[in-house]
Amino acid sequence: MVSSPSDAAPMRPREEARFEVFLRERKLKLTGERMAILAAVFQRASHFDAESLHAELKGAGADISRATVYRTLDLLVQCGLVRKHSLGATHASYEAAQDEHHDHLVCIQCGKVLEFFRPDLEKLQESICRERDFQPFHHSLQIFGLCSRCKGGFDEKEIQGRVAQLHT
Amino acid sequence: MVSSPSDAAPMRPREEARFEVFLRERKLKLTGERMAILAAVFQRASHFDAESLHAELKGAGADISRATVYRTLDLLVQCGLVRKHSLGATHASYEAAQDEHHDHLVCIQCGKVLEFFRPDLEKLQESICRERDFQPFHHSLQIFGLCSRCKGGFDEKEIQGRVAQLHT
DNA sequence: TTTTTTGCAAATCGTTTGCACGCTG
DNA sequence: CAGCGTGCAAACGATTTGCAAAAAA
Repeated sequence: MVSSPSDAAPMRPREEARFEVFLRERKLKLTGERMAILAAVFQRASHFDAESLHAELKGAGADISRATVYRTLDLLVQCGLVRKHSLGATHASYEAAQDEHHDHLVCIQCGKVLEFFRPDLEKLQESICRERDFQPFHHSLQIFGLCSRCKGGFDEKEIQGRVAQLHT
Repeated sequence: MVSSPSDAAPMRPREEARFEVFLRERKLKLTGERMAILAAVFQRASHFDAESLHAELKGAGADISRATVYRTLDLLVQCGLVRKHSLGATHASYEAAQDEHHDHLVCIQCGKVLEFFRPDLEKLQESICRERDFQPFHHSLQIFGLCSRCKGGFDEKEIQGRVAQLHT
């Protein structure tokens, strides 16, 4: 283990409590590794991938294997504390579920991710599902393009080629 | 090569012509393999993956390697004749671009994919981009859930777990 | 003590690539 | 005949897994 679960002041009491309940409900164990990963996730600004989280933990002295990082992120997603997205890349992006659900504008030039939430858009989706007698559980909307800083000076053909490579 | 490009009546003259122009423009070559793949793609009902397309070609007597299938699908995507999606799976799905753009409802139980197009939803996205000074080139919207046939009798917790595994 | 978790390294799996040979233009 | 394209098999890269040792309940 990384450190005794009781020796550090909890940085995110609410999230820790929620994770503990989740674990107990499924007879899973509360380990130092799991708590260290939870803490690291909520310290992060926004989107990150498993690899960089693993690197950060290693840098911070926590010797947690990549396998455990993946396994724990998966638990956190199931628990609802973390969201997992693809954002057009070959690897998954994660984010702490601090605020409510939102969708993404992804800049294909600099990689910046802008978040947005539009109740009318959500309503529209609900109505589409109702029309088709489809029961929705999750949706994923990303808009790929160029952010205000990056737009201009690109060749349409080049952009088409890049968009074609996205994992979308 | 598979067969002389000239010995078969073109099944999709419009698409073939478009692909030929695309190839010529970039000084690429019109080969039997490329034409056979184009034909196979447009014979398909809807969404398919590279593996099953490769299997079908092999079954039809065309001995085309997996590598060539991937390379050609990539060209067709860049040409705009084929669209590539992820639909929550680990592998890419492709579809012939017969009709106009549309989004997808994906049943996480039976895998059925329903297509929909809503101009108001597209407009809404455009307006979001305008507000953020973001220049969109592509978007991807999938709604995951249960289709009319599959809904009912599922445990919320089990569904959450499944959704968490999606490559979204 | 019983059960779950961990780290490690090997395995997976869809996809891509280097290379020598074969075709197209 | 000069480039491209192709097949093959090996390489890739993100993620997952089997297993024996280690920690939590």
